Amino acid sequence: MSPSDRWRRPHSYHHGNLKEVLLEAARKLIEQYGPAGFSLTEAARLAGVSPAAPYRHFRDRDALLAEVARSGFERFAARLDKAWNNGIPTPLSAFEHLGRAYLAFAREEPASYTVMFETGLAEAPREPMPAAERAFDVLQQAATALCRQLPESERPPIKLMSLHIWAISHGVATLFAQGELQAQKIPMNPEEILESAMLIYLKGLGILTDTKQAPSS
Amino acid sequence: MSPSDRWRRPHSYHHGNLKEVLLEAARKLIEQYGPAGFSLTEAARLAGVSPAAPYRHFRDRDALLAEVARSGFERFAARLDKAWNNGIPTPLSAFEHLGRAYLAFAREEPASYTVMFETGLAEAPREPMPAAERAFDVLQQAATALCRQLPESERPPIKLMSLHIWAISHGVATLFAQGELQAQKIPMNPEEILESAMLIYLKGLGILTDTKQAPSS
DNA sequence: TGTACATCAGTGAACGCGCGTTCACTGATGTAC
DNA sequence: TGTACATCAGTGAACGCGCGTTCACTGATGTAC
Repeated sequence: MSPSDRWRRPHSYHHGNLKEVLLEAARKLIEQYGPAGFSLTEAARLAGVSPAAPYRHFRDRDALLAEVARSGFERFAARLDKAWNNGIPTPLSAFEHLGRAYLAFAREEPASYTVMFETGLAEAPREPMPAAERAFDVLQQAATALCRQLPESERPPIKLMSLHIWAISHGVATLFAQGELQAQKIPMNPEEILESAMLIYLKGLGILTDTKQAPSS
Repeated sequence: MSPSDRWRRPHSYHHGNLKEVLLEAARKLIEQYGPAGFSLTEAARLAGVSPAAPYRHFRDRDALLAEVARSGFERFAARLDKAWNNGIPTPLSAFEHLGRAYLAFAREEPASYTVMFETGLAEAPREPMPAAERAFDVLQQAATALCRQLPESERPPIKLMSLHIWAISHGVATLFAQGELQAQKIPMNPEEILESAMLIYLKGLGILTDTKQAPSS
């Protein structure tokens, strides 16, 4: 059986893609009850299989959680990369897309995002997670491109600037985009908050000069 | 028995301040194993009492967790307020203190901080938490004071600016200050990252004009 | 195309465990007189 | 100051439950010839 055959038959009698279904069930449970409330048994129940079935695909509970994080970073990196699109048409507009993609991921996959960034969920020494580095690389590319117009002497350390961008995005995502409740008392949406913060930040670096922000629907 | 008598006798035969000891035990366990790994039974064990004892002080497990959050916000607000110190001697230096206090709290009380800001830990509709609003008020006061030197037409909406400050602080705190592991690969400490981001942000608002940052070790 | 066999991915029953919570209890502390 | 009583803050045993995990098993799928 070639790998491509497997994907063409998602509902074979042996379930076929139980692994993916279990990951989705786990995400749904974590979204609903938090990482604490997630249990292998219930994920199996949700997937319609016996409690022993998950062990054909994951060593144990922690391994499933780790795979939620790993595959989450995979999609996260792909999504950021696609949004950034090599800075086309302009670094600034691409940067805006990047920010929106960041928030969209956190909102659409809150469970993945939580497991990806929450400390101390999997206590074992996690593996390197190359997709996590790829995601950060996209931010670093964006920072580099945004700085290119600056005279070299005025450019900030790229790594530091990337950490700033990451921190601001992460802060907005976790405070305003993940939980549904938070948004009640705040009269702006996360995208507006992130974009305005970024515009001020870029202005501080001398990358933007005009005060006006073009409304971009 | 007057309240002040109670505090003068912390080790009475009836334990006296078991409630506080349980909260401390809970914080220690959450710090070590995450909010998922926390159990009432083990907190009681750590405090040296029977598993039934906590129920004299907390309705149930969730109530204890909620109290960790509530009392955390209490100390958080007090600490931010003290660091801000009404903007004395200057708004800018006070603002730097404020940022450091924010990070210090997240580092010294990672368990409190997590429970305070993590969504979906206590699923019940939480109470208003006035101390949380007091903490945010300090940020808002700081934003207001920092903007006072600007001509009114150039001032940003204070609420929005406060949300920016909060998001940046929260992002740096959760990404770089809470977990011990994260710090390995990053050659700067959280304070440097937060301070440099804030300086650029304030420059973008026109509050700061010089590029140099005075080293304030 | 057909048969024999290996492998894969599931079942279902069972286990031991720690948890949250309850209960009747007890002994120390505080209070009224 | 002394006694009687109420209350407070613990004990310890017990419960039912769901969890993670293991095990021998089974039936469907894939492969060799």
